[in-house]
Amino acid sequence: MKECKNVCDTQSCFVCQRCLPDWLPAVKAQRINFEVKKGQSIFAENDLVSGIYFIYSGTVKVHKRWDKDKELIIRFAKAGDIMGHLGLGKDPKYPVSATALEPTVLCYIDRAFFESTLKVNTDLTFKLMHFFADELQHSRKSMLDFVHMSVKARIAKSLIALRNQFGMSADNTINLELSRQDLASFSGASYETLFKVVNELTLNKIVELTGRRIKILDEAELLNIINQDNLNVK
Amino acid sequence: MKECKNVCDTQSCFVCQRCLPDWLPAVKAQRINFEVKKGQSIFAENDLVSGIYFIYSGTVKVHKRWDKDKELIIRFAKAGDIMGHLGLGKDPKYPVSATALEPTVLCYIDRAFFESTLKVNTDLTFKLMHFFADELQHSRKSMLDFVHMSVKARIAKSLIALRNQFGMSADNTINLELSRQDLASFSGASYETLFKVVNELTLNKIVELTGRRIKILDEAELLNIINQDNLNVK
DNA sequence: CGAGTTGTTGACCTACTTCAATTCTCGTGG
DNA sequence: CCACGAGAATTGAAGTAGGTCAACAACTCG
Repeated sequence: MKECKNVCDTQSCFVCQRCLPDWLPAVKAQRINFEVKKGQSIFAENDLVSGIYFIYSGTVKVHKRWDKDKELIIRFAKAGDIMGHLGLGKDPKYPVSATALEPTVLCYIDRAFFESTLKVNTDLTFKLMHFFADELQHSRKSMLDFVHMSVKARIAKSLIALRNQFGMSADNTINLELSRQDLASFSGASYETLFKVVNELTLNKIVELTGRRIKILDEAELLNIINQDNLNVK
Repeated sequence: MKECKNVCDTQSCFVCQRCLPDWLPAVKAQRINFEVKKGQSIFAENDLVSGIYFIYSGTVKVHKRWDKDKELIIRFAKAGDIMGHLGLGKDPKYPVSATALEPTVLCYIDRAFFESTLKVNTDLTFKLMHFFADELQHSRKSMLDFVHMSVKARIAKSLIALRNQFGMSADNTINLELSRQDLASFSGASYETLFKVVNELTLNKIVELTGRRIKILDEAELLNIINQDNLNVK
């Protein structure tokens, strides 16, 4: 991980202004930007928490391995998102790993400095608390979905989620290239099962996967699958 | 839900002092205590968020139905715990339900008042943020466990979790009476499967279930089951 | 052009869930 | 005090989603 040449400490620096979420102006002084190559690890589970990361550009997957070739992707993070905030809790270890999916520029803020900023800046802390409340709600929801939805519905949900987070271009292609492997990990399914389901969806003209490109052809039908499944469990 | 006679607004009130977590002294003025009967609902999913609850005494299950006779118990809450804090997020609805498992006394704090207290009290907000970070970490972890652990291991984990949260008396009985139905919902398994697994555990002298009483005889073996399973997934 | 990944597919296999049948338990009214 | 009915406990049998494995195709990259 080499230090980015865009290290900056003035308001006028374009890079850093974008690097931080707009509600975090207070920490603009003490920070360092890093550049990470595609596929490179940013932090790994059980690493000691040393700070918090903000993404300036690129995309990162936050994931947890539980075996050599098995992992669950918990979420994706893109420009403007926070990472490593779980380290703010009691346990001073990152419970998950983060790996860059494309060349990524990150902004790193030392934990001690971040915490002392929080102590001073009520408003910031308040907003961060709200952010956590939202995250928690979202996390709970996806946990429930995992437990009671079928793999097919989970895949449909994953696709919709990707679309919502990254948007799609005019031709309905999701603005994120993703391997099937990662898609499987994100849906909590085995690679082969994902393949079979995606195949079926392709035959029914609901989605189209060419290489790492994902195209959603029939969103209504995807939503249908998700809902049907909710009912089918009866 | 009838108003409890122990409504109080002075420091000297025993009830209210215990009702609030020790790090929340600031809100001691504006609150109301309620009494809830066993099995009674405190709030249900999609209810509009009106406030936040603290448990003074008793036990509550926080759960989500997804069908008439299917639910997942997300967590249990006991004296001193917070409930309904997810409503602090963007979406002004409770995403889950809460139901009393035994006669319970709750302390209710209006959302607006709670929020304005937070705005003033930096330290409180800071601690709450940390609490959320911990919760989030815990929530993520249990999501992962659900995805990759076998039912047997999930049940073992549930038992350990109950022991940790509620403790056990001298004869190794967990200090919480729980129906098998609820135990199944907590482990994310069907009633029958839970039964069979519990049966096996009983035969092997690992646990003992008599009625709603749960006794842990061989904790080491339970932990073993959890770990074995982690490995078995290979 | 081989050797090594990475896609594709089919055939099992297993851990659950679901369903159905039976027994047990306990409250209630005759 | 007993009978009886409702609901829980208990158990077995059958069905199924989806994970695993193994084989092959197809596409890289030296």
